[in-house]
Amino acid sequence: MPRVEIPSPFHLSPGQLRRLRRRLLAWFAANGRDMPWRRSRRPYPILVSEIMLQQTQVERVEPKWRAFLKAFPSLNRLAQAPRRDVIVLWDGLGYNLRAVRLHLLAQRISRERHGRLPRTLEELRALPGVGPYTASALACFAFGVDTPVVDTNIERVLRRLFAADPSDPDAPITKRRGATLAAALLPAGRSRDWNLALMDLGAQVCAPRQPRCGACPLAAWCTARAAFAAPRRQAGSQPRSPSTPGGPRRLSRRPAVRFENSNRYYRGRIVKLLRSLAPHESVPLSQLGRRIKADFTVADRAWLGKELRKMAREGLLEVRRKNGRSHVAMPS
DNA sequence: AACCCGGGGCT
DNA sequence: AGCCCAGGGTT
Repeated sequence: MPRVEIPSPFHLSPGQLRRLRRRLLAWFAANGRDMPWRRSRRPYPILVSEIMLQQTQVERVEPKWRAFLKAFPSLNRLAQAPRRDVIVLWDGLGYNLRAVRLHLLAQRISRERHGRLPRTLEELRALPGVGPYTASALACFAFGVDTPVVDTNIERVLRRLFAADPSDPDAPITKRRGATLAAALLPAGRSRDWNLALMDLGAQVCAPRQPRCGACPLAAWCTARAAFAAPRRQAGSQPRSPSTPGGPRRLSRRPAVRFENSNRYYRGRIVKLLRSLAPHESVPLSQLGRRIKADFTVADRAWLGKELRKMAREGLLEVRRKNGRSHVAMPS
């Protein structure tokens, strides 16, 4: 019976591919990281972990994840909670919009689906705060769907393993290329362990800076290994020209002023201030500026107003009238 | 594709 | 003082 051969995106023979999979899964069984959300089989705790893990390190998420689930034990309970409480529990995680979107997601799923998350990629992808990565991660880790998952760790592993130019193992690859490689490697029926294994390999062995190729179970198949074994000097890592100890250095060494003039910094300050308020308290707009910016002047009013409107639109805060004056508060 | 969005830890 | 991190949304 004739079969259509799907062209392999890489150089491995079927036998090599089989051995590669077996080696990594064995490595994972012995070296995989133990994280609390990996012990759960409930979609909701896994959802919370995936949202928290967006651009936030594992170690920092762990305690926050526990506290969040203690406060909001189920998706329906999260949906019922005041927005304010959700933002308060998000303290220390950053990217506060994630908290808002998770709350919106919970409210939608609670109202429209009786608190049951969908399990297809398309439906998951349509939820607020769920992009391509999180949709596939949820499908795989929460529902056992055979789908590739490509985060930054896995992309790095794939990039190096199948580098087109062995002398440039960290040359960027396209999303499409990453998805193609990940799909071709995926062992049907073991997607969960496989994707977690690739992640852990990227985090613990195939590290961004100094990959430990000597400890890598995939080194035998890896295109990048030679390049890392004989490290050539990177473009940006040349030792800086020696500074003569009296030569024209800096004019004055500033006390490392974190020039966080960015909107980002002040948005964080605003949310932090609102978190510190009692549940029904609010801050007069007339005071807000100088409470988040030491050198706030009238010239900053337009800027602040614009940021506040944006944040109100995003659901991070509310601007209300109180005694005829504008006050800023947590969303109700 | 580029930009915005926090915060902490690492080198 | 940059770089990095289980990305998503907007333009």
